[in-house]
Amino acid sequence: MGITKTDLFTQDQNTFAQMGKIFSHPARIAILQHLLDANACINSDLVQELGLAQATISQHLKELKSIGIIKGTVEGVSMSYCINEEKWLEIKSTFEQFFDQHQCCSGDSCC
Amino acid sequence: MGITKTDLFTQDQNTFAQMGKIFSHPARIAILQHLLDANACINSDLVQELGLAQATISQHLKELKSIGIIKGTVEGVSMSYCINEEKWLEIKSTFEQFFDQHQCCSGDSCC
DNA sequence: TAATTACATTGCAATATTACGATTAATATT
DNA sequence: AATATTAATCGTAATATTGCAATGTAATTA
Repeated sequence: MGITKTDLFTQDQNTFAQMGKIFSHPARIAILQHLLDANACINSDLVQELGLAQATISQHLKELKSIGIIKGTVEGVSMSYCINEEKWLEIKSTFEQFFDQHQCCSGDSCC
Repeated sequence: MGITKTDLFTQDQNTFAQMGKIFSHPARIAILQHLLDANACINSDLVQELGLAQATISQHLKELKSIGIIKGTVEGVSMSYCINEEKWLEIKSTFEQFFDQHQCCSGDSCC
């Protein structure tokens, strides 16, 4: 149905899925990498960088902001974007915890 | 359009997005966690565990298999699923590298 | 062989996502 | 004030995803 039955899953699972969505589209990854490369707040020239329309970029930025992984501040007539340190670390930590759930089974593969 | 303009992005970005998609739905997360908890190959009682229909689970399993994060082997009349160690570590490593791109800017937040 | 069990596949319906042109709102410049 | 610039939002189209009932398939058992 294209709808997710969130009620079937735990709060943690749904929250993690929200975070996962960040990384499920190359445009959002490209945006984040651009912000990382600059290692500063960028006055949004993202439309030039990626080949997408302004409206499309704006939409991806909105999603990233709504999850909190980036922040945007008004800079006169333009916008300034950067990584939200706190949230970044929270998301990083969530993924780390997930990946660490797997104990390497020391070679005894069962299938 | 619901279509991703993959040609605008690098191979790495598209690959990473594919991996991100794994974690963008709570059902897939729940499936992976179930396999992790068992720490073994599980004879798919996933349909009982999650409240989703058999066909739906099967579809999620197919996606996870196609990316390679899980393996499935025929076990008589039933199936045995488990984590694909190698791919798991590859994905883990890819995410780690991504997260480590961010140097903590020691408090001088710019926005 | 017939019935059963365990999944995979198919075919559909509903919702979500991606993308963009056009418009709007808000500030800056002249 | 009039105009330009920047980016958010709206409306729309196209494609993707999620979900399930029904069906198909292959191995198991009676």
